Amino acid sequence: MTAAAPAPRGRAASRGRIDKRQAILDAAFTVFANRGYAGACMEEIAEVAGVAKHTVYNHLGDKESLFHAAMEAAGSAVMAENLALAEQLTVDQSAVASTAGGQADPVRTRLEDVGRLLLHQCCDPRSWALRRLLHAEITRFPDLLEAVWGRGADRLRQTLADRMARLSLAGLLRPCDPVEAAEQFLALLTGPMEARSQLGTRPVPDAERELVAHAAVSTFLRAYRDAAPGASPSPSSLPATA
Amino acid sequence: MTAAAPAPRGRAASRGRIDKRQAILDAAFTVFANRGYAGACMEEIAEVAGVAKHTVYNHLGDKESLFHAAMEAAGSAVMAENLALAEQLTVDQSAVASTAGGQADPVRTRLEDVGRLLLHQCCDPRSWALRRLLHAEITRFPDLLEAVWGRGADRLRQTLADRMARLSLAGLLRPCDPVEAAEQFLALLTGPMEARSQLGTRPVPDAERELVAHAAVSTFLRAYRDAAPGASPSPSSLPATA
DNA sequence: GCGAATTTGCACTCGTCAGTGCAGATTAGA
DNA sequence: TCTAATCTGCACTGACGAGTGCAAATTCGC
Repeated sequence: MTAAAPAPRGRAASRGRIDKRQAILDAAFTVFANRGYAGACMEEIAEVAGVAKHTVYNHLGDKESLFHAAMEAAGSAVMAENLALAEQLTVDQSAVASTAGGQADPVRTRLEDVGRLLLHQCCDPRSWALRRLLHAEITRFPDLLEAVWGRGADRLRQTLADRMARLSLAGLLRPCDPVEAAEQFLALLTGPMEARSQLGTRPVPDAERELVAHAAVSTFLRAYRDAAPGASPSPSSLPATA
Repeated sequence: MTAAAPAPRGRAASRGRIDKRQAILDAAFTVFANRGYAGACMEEIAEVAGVAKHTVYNHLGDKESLFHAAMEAAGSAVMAENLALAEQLTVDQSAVASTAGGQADPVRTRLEDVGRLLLHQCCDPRSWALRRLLHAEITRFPDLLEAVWGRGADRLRQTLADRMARLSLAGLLRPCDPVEAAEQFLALLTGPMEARSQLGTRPVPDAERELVAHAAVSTFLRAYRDAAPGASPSPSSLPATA
């Protein structure tokens, strides 16, 4: 994951000690998440990692480097999971054809599956901690954006846009800007979670996430598939209920 | 705004000195936003406020109280602006009737206006700083949620839901859950801004906000007005373009 | 087991910062 | 003008934490 450690010194150092480096990175992320950058102290990080303070300095230099490395590692981990999910968003043509006249709806099902899974990861305490730290320190460490997001949320958006383009081209969605579709799909999914989870401080029950995913997909499909292509902007075309 | 100061001591104190209190709160918010809670120092706050360190302690007690007060003040200010905006979301019936068969679309226009303005505020540096600080310190100061959000984003959502209910009842939107509609409208608007403004560190040009607002309203209306009410989940009802 | 690198515990320096105390300047109100 | 409150500048304490140095213990590769 964290692409080959910079090999602290001479030839040795890439021994069975790599797990110690990882333990330090994990501990660092935990402590930074709990206390914030300025509030975290190196001693506690060492303690949580089960390691002497000196060892932390030996492996990862000063506090700032440690922070950077810990954030990058956490970001890479989250990114890998998310990306794997987004790539699942494919609807094989056979499934579409075989249910052409039936009641099944493979596109909807697939979107809901992916949405559900994305929300699950997005609500993971680790994800929230990462997001919070990013928000917290972004003004003091602008490089974090590239290091954490450039390898995470950004590529997720791209991958998702690719899938949208495929769906649109296959006629499963109306013709649209796939980037915009991906952006709005993600917005519909994750937007509501911020308030519902109270910035990640409240655990959101599975059922509630399910609900949000369902609502997001419904709205998305209404807009990107079911809507009349040239829907008249005039209110005279309303169903005029009640 | 910040409901009558607690009147530090005896009878006096509510003199022309209230502006000094406000200056301290403003300075505190600025410094906290720049340095984070742990990284901010009282001396700098006093300096920015143009006041002696002692005066800060006299007016607002210790660092924690000051932080709480500054966040609450900033939250109230942002809330007032947002709420005033959401309440603008009304479409008077005469406008609807007079353009019944024409090309104007009062609902879309109104939604876009409100969306544009909401985005404008949402991208304000002050708003971003507040959000960032909230994310940053929420685990250490859980009360902030109630103090800042309970009086802000939460009421915005409520107000917006009220407007949605009106629109739906008036037949200008399809029958729907107004709370969900408000939630998704906000998500479509503000969701994309997080990435586009890079967590508030990049100033988003007016034109880009305009674009996002337009796209959000288009998708929202497609889903909440133009979509066929009982849109079949079967892919056989597709327009099958291209 | 041997030697080299690593790890550990401890003590130490240095800087920062919250919060307080005090004496003198300033200001508001009567 | 007089009085009482407030504001200011300055010095000070006490706590905390980053980063370093060193000698002894440990561990790894061979």
